[in-house]
Amino acid sequence: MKIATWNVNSVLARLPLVLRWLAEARPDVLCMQELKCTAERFPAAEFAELGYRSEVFGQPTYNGVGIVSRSPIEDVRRGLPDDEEGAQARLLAGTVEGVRLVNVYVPNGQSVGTDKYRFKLEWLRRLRDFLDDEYWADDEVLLCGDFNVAPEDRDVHDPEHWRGKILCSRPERAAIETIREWGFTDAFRQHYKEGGHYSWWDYRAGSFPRNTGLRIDHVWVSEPLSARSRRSWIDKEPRGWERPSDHTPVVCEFS
DNA sequence: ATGGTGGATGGTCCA
Repeated sequence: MKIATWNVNSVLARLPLVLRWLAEARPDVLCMQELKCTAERFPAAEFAELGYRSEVFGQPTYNGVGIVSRSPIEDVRRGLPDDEEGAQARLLAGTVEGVRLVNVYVPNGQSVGTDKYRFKLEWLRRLRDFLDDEYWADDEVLLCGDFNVAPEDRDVHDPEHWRGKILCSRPERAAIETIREWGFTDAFRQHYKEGGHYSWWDYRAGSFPRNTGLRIDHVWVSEPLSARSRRSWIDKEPRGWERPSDHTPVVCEFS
């Protein structure tokens, strides 16, 4: 079973690239973030043509998360249980072949000390509560998505430049570590120990050709799934295609 | 120094 996560930065603007990547990579499941469209406008028919059914938690203009899968997606849940009416669409959970998928678009946080930053930390706290209340770490649980946090210095091209900044600050790393302590293993880090592997490169300042990126997109797995994890990698290719997302897919294969 | 680029939108907001 091959599962991928990709912040597509508008599924409508990125549709040709996403379909091309699906046709080439053929994952069983793709979790997407930043759809930037409503469920009504989601191009489900185009995914269906490639053999993928879809579930969407949409929102106009911002956010939005979706799962496309070749097998049925069961027990779908949209949002955190304590979300208020009209809350930002940032979490979509579903079960595929017995694996509980939790697809998240963690708030970016804008910059340290802002209201958006506090919202990010609070959102991560609520995510941990949700995991505690609804799931067991000895089940097959997979948390993936755009975490908007580079967990360690080896996930950052220039740790001194990024020290204390958004995506790398100590409170963000502590919050994400609290999520990990629920019972997750970073599937990518099971297979790669060294730095220099990134999943996001800013559109500005030629970040991609210079490889000045961050590893902020993750696939985290509970112990039973970790035992089945055979390979994991970041597919940099779509970041180099015409009109790319600023993120690229992270993939994990299970036996 | 508060840029630089890109998406949705139709003013700016968000990343």
